[in-house]
Parts: sequence; structure tokens; C-alpha cells
Amino acid sequence: MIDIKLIRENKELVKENIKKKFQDHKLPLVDEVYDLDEKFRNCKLEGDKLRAEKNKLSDSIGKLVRDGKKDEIAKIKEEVAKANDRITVLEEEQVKLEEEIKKRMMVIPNIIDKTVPIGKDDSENVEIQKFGDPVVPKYEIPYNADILEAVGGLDKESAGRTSGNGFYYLMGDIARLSSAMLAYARDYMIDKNFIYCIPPFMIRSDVVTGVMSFDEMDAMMYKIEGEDLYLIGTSEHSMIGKFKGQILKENELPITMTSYSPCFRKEVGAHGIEERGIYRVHQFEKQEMIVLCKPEDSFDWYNKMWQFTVEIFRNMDIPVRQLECCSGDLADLKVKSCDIEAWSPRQQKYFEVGSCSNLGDAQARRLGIRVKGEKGNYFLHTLNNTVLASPRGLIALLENNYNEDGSVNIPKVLQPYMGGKKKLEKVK
RNA sequence: GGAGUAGUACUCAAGAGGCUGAAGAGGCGCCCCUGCUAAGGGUGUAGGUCGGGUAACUGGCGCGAAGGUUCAAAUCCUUUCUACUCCGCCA
Repeated sequence: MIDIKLIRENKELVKENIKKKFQDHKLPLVDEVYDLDEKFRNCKLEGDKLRAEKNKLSDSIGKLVRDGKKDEIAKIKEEVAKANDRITVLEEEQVKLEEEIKKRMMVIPNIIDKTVPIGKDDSENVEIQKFGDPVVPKYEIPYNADILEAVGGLDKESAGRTSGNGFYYLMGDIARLSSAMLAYARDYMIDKNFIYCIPPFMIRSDVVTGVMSFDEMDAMMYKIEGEDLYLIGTSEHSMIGKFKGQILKENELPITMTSYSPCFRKEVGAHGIEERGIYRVHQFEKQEMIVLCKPEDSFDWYNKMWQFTVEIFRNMDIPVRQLECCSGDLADLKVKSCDIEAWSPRQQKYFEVGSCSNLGDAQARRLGIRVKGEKGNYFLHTLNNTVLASPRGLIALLENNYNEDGSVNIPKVLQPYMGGKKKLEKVK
């Protein structure tokens, strides 16, 4: 959500930005907001004046009561009643205008950074840099579910019976490997001075609507029956929600946190659930990082954050690349964002394993997260990035450490978390 | 899940329909006295948010949240959230 003052002062900039994101259908919204805002302020001004008058009159009644001049009161009451009638009308109008403005402001996209490449959709995202050689071995790399089953680590059949499609049992060393990756990722972030946090896995609807639109909510979030609670789709929801409506002190910034949580997603829509593998599923686990910082620091953090993820994957012998989101693919709340993609030697292409975003002050404005500054309060900047998610990270690991004989090497950094084990052997 | 108590600004805290943007204190700024890890005295100061105004300034809202009663609500009523205590249940 952008600052409405930007529309008051620089409509053209907001429109230009919409064009850059190829959302021309939203262009009329800017003028609509401009007009509605003007009406709103007029309405508020008139209402405020009337309320001031009413307050004065009410006060004078108080004085008359004290002085015992009861006879003069009736006339004043009448006047107040008249003012109240008009105030009621204006208040209704004001509420309506506010709603209309908010509705539009929620869909007017955040101003993107000038470095964001212009493009229509994800096909125009830009590869910035590769880390590690994308090796294609001479032997064939099996499909992720097949590798998992070959080392005895996956049972989707049972999961189908207990929970349906989109769920899985990870078994034995694979389950341990999955936990090992998350633990390694967690410890890596702790070493970088991020505070480890286990957040609530369910949140209330007002927090949900603070972080996403109704459409997104419908497509992603599982609702708990009979309660005002939703299962989180990512710990970012609880982590940013933690600060909703808060005013922080400047010297508390930056706040850097890394959180673990299971994530639940309906995955309704374009791609849907993957039938056989564990690439797109209803439930996964994720180590996440979030930063709340001063506006001037957010780009430094952005660059640090995606590099952390790159290093973690490189330490597990997984080649990755940084793919920058082009203007058209960038979510409306974001200023700049990139995906970290891992190399898939089977598909011989990169696939998404994480996403790093700088949201500027948009999220903070929407949730009312402020900083107490010397010249008054202001909205801080929020960023989030995937440290590592499983099973997706697991797929990347398995494919890139797969040997011709069907065994899988365990990267050195994970071995301590695997009881010293160096290799997973094929059992089937 | 049941029963009770409470929620006031950065913090503590007064207030029990009109004179309360909200006493008092801590805090914070400055000054003085004293000196060993303290304390005392003086003096000044702020306040969140949305508007109007070039500005000085000024108006609305605001006492956990949302409604209601009233000419007038921090104060009365309803709903709700949170914390604490007791009981129940449970990893």
C-alpha cells in the first residue's frame, strides 16, 4: 500500500509505475482515489467543524447545569440535535468514502525500485548471476519421488489414505536429512545474528488480511472450523504479524529474525498439486528470515539476505542462480524481489527454492508498524526471504548429490546433523 | 471449558457522566549541591492519530477493541480481545 499523499502530490508517478507493471486497467483508480480523497477531506472538514461546535454547546450545557440555569438548556439541546443530524449524515458519507478509497489503495501497486527490469510476466524475469556449475551428469537422474523411494524415504500411498493428495510421509534417513537441512539453515542464520523464533502456526483473520488480499487468502489459507484461526502459509505471516500496530524505537532496529514453521497451503489455482512427487504439496517446512529496518538500510539488507540463501545452498553442493523478478511479475506490495533457484540436473533447468523480497514501507503501512523517530513516527521497511524449505530443498539436494549407483552423498555441512553419515544407500 | 479481577500516554498511576488531553510520579532537558559506585534540591519539557493553515497556530478523534445510551462517556450498558488468580482437562 502506497502513501495516499503520493497520489495527492504526484499522480503521474503513480500512473507511470502502474504502466511499468503492465496493469493499465488500474490506471483509472488513481484519479478515482484523487477525487474520492478530496471529497473525503471536505467531508471530514465540515464534520470536524460541526463536532467542534457541538462540543462547545455541550460544554455550555454543563456550565448552565452547574449554575442552575435550567431554563436555557432546552434551546441549546435543540441546536445540538440539529448539528447531530447533519453529523450523522456526514459520518456515514465519510465511512463510505474511506472504504472506497481503501479498496482502491489496496490494489494500487507499490512503487517499484528503478533497478527492477521491465517485463510483462515471469517469462521476462532476468537471470542476474549463477553460482556453481550446473552440471549435467552422464547418467540419468531419476524423478524426485523415485530417488526418495529408492532410498526408502517416501511413503505417499499411506499419506494418500490418511490425508489425501498433496501429503507425504518422509521416512528414516530422508526425514532426518530433511530436518538436518533445516537445522543447518537455522544454525547458519543464528550465526549471522538472526534471532531464532518459533512462531504460532495459526493466526487470526485480521492478521491474515493484513498480509494478503482476500483472493490470495482464499487460494492459500486453511481455515480452522468454528474458530477465527487460519493455518499459516508461511511463518512470515506470524512474524510480521507480531509487530502489527506497534511503534518501535529507532535503536531497536534492525530486527533480524529467523523462524521455523510448517507451512500449509491449499494451492488452489494455476499450477495445483503435483500428483506423484513432492515439489508442490499442501504441507512443507520452512526456515525463514525477516528483517525490519530503517528505510535507508533496506537495500543493504536485501542484498545480504539473498546471498545468505545462496551460500547455504552452495555449502550443500547445490548450484543455484539468482533470478530477478521483472516489473510485471512482481507482487503489488513489493519494491524489488528475486528468486533463488536451484539447479535440477534431471530437468536441466533451474527451479525455485526461495524468494527474497524488499517490501519497502508498504507492508508496514498496511499493518501499522512504525518507528518512533526524532522528527516523528514513520513506517519502517520490511523484508523477507526463504532460508530453506523442505521438501523442495531436499529435491535439490538429492538431484545434485545423486550417484550413478543410486546412492546419495550427504554434504559435509549436514553430516554432523546425520550422526556422521556420509551417504544414503539405495535399498530398492 | 467454568468463576473472578483487571486493561488509562514510554513506564507506574489518579479518575466513578460535564470543569480531564487526562492529576501525580518516574522518565527526559538544563542548573545547583554533594561525592566513591548512591542520593538530594531547583527548573523546564513532551506526548498518539487524521485534517485545515506558507507559518505561528488550530480542529476532530482518542483511556484494550467494536457497538450502544446521553445534549454530553475514560466514567453507564452490550459484545469482544488480552493478562492474572482459582477450578477442570491435558502433551
